Amino acid sequence: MNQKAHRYDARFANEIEPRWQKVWAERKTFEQPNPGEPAFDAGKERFYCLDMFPYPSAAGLHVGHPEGYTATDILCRYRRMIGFNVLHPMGWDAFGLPAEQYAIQTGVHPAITTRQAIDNFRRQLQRFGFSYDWSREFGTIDEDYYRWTQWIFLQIYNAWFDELEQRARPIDELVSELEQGHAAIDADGRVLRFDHEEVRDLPEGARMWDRLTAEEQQDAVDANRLAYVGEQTVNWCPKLGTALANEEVIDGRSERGQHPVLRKPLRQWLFRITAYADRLVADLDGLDWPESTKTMQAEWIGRSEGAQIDFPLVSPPPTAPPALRVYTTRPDTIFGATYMVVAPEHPLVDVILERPGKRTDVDALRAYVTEARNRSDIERQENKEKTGVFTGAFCTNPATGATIPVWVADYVLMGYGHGAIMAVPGQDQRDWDFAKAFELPIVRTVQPPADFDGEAYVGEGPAINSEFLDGLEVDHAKRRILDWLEENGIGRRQVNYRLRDWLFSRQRYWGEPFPIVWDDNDRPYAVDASTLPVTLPELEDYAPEESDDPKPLLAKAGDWVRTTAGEAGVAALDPSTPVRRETNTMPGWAGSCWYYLRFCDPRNADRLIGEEAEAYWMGERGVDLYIGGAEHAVLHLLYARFWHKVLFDLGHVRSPEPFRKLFHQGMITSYAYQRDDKTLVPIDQVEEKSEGVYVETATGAEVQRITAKMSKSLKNVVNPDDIIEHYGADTFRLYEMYMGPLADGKPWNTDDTVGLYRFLQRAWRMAVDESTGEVRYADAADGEIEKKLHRTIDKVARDVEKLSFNTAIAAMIEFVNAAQGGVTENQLDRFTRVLAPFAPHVAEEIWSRMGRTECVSDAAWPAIDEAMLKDDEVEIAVQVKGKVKARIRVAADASKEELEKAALATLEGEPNVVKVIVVLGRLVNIVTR
RNA sequence: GCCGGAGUGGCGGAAUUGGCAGACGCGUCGGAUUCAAAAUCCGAUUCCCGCAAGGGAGUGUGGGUUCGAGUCCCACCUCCGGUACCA
Repeated sequence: MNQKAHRYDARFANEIEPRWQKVWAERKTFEQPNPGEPAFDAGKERFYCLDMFPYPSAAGLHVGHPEGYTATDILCRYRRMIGFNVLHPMGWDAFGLPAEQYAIQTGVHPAITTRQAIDNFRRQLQRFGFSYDWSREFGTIDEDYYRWTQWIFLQIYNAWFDELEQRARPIDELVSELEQGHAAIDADGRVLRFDHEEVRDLPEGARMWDRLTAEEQQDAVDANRLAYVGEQTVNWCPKLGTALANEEVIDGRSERGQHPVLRKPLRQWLFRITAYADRLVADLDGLDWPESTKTMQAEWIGRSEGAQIDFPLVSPPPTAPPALRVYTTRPDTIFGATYMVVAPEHPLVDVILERPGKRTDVDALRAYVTEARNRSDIERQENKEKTGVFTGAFCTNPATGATIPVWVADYVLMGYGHGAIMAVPGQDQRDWDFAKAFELPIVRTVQPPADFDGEAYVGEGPAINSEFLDGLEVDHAKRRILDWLEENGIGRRQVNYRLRDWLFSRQRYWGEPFPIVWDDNDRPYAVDASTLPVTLPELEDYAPEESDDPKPLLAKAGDWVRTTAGEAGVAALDPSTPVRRETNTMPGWAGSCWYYLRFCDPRNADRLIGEEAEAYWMGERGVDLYIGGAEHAVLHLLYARFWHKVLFDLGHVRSPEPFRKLFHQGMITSYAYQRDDKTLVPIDQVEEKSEGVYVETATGAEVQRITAKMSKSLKNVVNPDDIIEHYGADTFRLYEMYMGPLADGKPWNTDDTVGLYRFLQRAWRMAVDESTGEVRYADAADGEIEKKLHRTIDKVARDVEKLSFNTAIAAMIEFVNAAQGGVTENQLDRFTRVLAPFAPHVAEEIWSRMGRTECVSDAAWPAIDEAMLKDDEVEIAVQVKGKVKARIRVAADASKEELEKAALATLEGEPNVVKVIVVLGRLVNIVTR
């Protein structure tokens, strides 16, 4: 008995793992000093490796979290061993809707539930033995942190975008540009920058600074800030009680909670992200990001080149502009524009309703636009039948001179272009469908190929029915008509984007308050940066009212809202001036837009990031490696790039992009069971009747095994705590990395974890005598084992750099399988270092039993001897017409002639050899007739 | 519909990028150990025919390039992710 008292098992793993975690914490093994601090080693290269920080929920970690975190942990531990300064931080993305909703459900304040969730997440993450520098930990809800989130908001608020220089500049510089006459304010209130000091033709409605009243000057400045208040049709979610950004609405439903979303005009805080559209697209080029993500961002921004064209209105009412302005990417088809369409929200509609034309059916028009404006996005998507009403108005087609009708239809969206189109049914399928439904004329202006039997033709071809364009190919025709439009003052070239300005205010409680107050004239004032943070007030009742009208929850905090300029810290006003605080809060994205900067210098009380820390850790290229899920491809990753670019323009960071290299780990799915009608059966209601045959326990009906996202309803969620209890964290880490390529989606299969557990048992047994617990060494090194060890070290190092952890682990398994007879002390020393990044706890335990006093986590990566990677003799294949017929052993450096001779010698009889192909060190292929 | 990505044993996946398909792990089968079981260890395991030696087929389907194709080209099928009246 007691013969195998020192085996590696779950109990043992659960004993040593917390013990080593404590040692690392006590020795501050993974605390990375900053430049300027005494312990900092300036001679080492930096490696800033960032995980997407988690949103701590009450449910705790799921198995998807540790996937990316284990990957970065292995890479960081490896990079430390080869001599990098490694910045590998962790924190909490803790403001946002889900925490507030959970708090409403439980009746406990979100500050309390969020802190509990953070504590639980920290406990779970630490149990994995991740090498985070926990001294840099923070949460976005910490006052020390969101103070700077508010500070950055003020930076954006106090900036404008100079179109001429294509960059953000401080707002003071706008005022001086205007004062010096280098800019004017156009009819829409936007800045008009001049590329010459001399002002030539001021466009209609534009005015110079000195022609504006003081109030108009103030309005003009406010209207040009990068953060501004605007009236916009927004996505309003009654269930969540807040407006949402475009990016947060998926198929007409809220990204969080899948509640229906309506369109509603609201006054909201917006970020002028559209000003950066060009740079956000162009700078994707230099990034080492997955192509799919770059494509998604580029498509989301949706740059298109076309023209804006004015179609004069026929006898317009005096309150209407003289022409209807449209955007088109196909100006070459203008001769085929047989009617116009405006969106239901288009201002012309209201003008017409006030002063209807002779042909206007006022009741029908009013009924249509009222219904269309109230229709939810979901309803819009469900019914794509073309509907619309004739407005009674007419335009002149400036190319043909023809009078054409103006319709209103909901297939034209107010939010894109000018909310109006010229309809060319011959070359646009949507216009074709509409023209067919309402019997409008169709004129083709591009000649389709002879065999074309479709409806609208969108391909290449010569122009027809287009006067001076006839015969020109599409590209040429476009250039020609654009020149004509510009010469005649009818239209001009225009670049358009699908991207809209970012709606930044939420009517929720659990978020950063805006550092803004309003005076009695409803004019906004910034809170002085020195008085930040504007802290979130306590609120007794933060439950939302389900409502069609936005009521920011903070409005309930009356004493907090009503204050004075002096108390609020607004230096621009007399201290006694009564003001109201902004009651909207920032969206959950705010905190994650810049957390990677704060990790570089998390305790800096004077700046959001110290200059020295910023220069070293971020430098000119930004974060070296960022790993996280692909679900953030256009949300967080676009917003963070935008904030970063503003900070870059204003001189706070020196890298134009925040994340040089990005990698998405694949989703871990789980098995699920499906009935013949495709409905899913919870996993605990299914049993395996025979091999590969699964039946529903209750009915005995056969079900199919499929893979699906883990979800509570399918009862196929795997809890990491259970796996650790059963096998230990080292086994868990190895299993997740061994499942398959990091980037791929992979099904979780708990049965497979035992393979990695056995690997650790064998590795342990290779090193330790299981009856005594002492390390054991072979007396002399076996030549083959030594060779294999060199190859293993080499392979693991290469694979880790490629993030190919599954093959790295396979190589270690092969080594341990081959070395069950035992290894020398020196060999064990090297193997333990190789194992350490993957299974750090068991590696430390072996290391310490070898008598080492330092941590293996602090050891250097073992060196290899290149000569040991080569074989003296290799086996090569002999093929006849591509089929392997024999294998021969030859010297590794055998010449082409030697190989050919040896290969031909294996052939029997008298083959008719036509040709022999020799691939050195690999194979010989003999071609016979 | 459009844009990405992927289809390899019973399962998860390897394959130095055009050079011996199936590394490694799970499972299964056989054996050892055990009073027995668990655990562990050893061996076998792509499929088909065959007692065997051996033979044949084989990387979603069909075609092509090549001495040679999982890998390259063309057409198609299926699955996953994204997106959708963006003029």
